[in-house]
Amino acid sequence: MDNTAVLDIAMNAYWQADPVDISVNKICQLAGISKPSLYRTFGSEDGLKSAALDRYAAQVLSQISAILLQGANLRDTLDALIEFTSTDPRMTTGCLFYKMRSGKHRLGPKALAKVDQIDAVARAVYGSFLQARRDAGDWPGPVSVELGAKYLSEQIALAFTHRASGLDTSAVRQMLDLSLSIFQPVASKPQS
Amino acid sequence: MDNTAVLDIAMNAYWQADPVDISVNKICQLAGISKPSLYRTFGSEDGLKSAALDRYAAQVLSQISAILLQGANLRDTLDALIEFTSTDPRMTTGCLFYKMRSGKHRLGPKALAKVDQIDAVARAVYGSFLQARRDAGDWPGPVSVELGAKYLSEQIALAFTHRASGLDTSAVRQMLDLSLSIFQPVASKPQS
DNA sequence: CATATTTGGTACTGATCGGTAACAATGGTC
DNA sequence: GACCATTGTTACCGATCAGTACCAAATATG
Repeated sequence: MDNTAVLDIAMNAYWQADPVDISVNKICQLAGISKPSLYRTFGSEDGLKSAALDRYAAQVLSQISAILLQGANLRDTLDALIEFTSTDPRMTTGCLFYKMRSGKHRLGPKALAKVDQIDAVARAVYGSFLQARRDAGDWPGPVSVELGAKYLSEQIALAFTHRASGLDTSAVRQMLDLSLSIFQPVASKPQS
Repeated sequence: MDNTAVLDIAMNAYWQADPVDISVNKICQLAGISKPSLYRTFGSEDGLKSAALDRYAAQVLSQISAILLQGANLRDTLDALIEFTSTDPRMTTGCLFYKMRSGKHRLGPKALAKVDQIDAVARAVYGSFLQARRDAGDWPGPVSVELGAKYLSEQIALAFTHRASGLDTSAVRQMLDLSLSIFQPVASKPQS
């Protein structure tokens, strides 16, 4: 059994359910390997969670970065972000990063450091996106770039939480349209 | 040991930490009673959680209802709600109801029913508040009362989650000011 | 071929979980 | 005093947890 295959199975288990409900025993059973084998590869549950989170970030969060970096203007980019967040079929069980972050106190030092690292990267990505839009005169408002970045990040997190809780796609989209409408001074378009 | 005293201890334990991290053993230890004693009173962990949630709703969520019912106009009421949510010292560890709701899948049938019941009541309270404001011509926008109620409810939940995670009061207030600014149509229009 | 190292497994440790059987003390009722 | 229901206790149950000691096959290296 390949290490990355085991890691994928662990990542998906943590992702589909809740990390707090997935035990090391369960992952071994899912991956069809023994416990000492897993411990030899990842060292501890903390190491496994950290590695799964790392793989997740490389595989999923980079998509969000791509969306933010390629948009032509503020509105189109936000629309693409809303589209991805509310409808992407891979995210029907929410976002593993936000699941881990919401249960921070249960993580070991490695997974905790990984969460903080990803959090900082995400904040930086949102921040530089908003800064670029402000520099381009695309987002005038009185709101600071820092506050906007945190707000945007947390609204996306909320939307993923809603998706994980089973809220239907259109409701998630409506709520995101509302919450992100603060970025556009003009009225929002009705939902399609 | 009085039953309500035990219930208060359990409620505060669930409230201060996370319900998923508080075991029946821990509550017995905190309350200074034995396990069979607790089980005779509450039947099961499910019954205890349900009772604790019930007590919490009567004790805390009624405050939110009061804030919503006594406001003179939309803006003043929302400001009072933001003030309470972001600064009330009792809510520094978040809202027990939302903590329970976010771990729904771990609850037994009684606590689950209680969560759903409180959720419905909360939605109704937010809904009738917004409906009254719409009838009074205080909130014209194109947003439906139902969507507004859900949005409002979830933004408050997010704010409580942020408080529980240790985010400072002023940051929570700034985010709430932003997210609830969608309710005031008199917003500035810098540019179209 | 012989040796050493890695890779796999079985089967355990001690701890904690929710829940309960069995017993002791208490207190009201006649 | 005799009786009985309630309240509290200690000490256990089986299950599950994260983590590990130990063995067995395989594979690489000389």
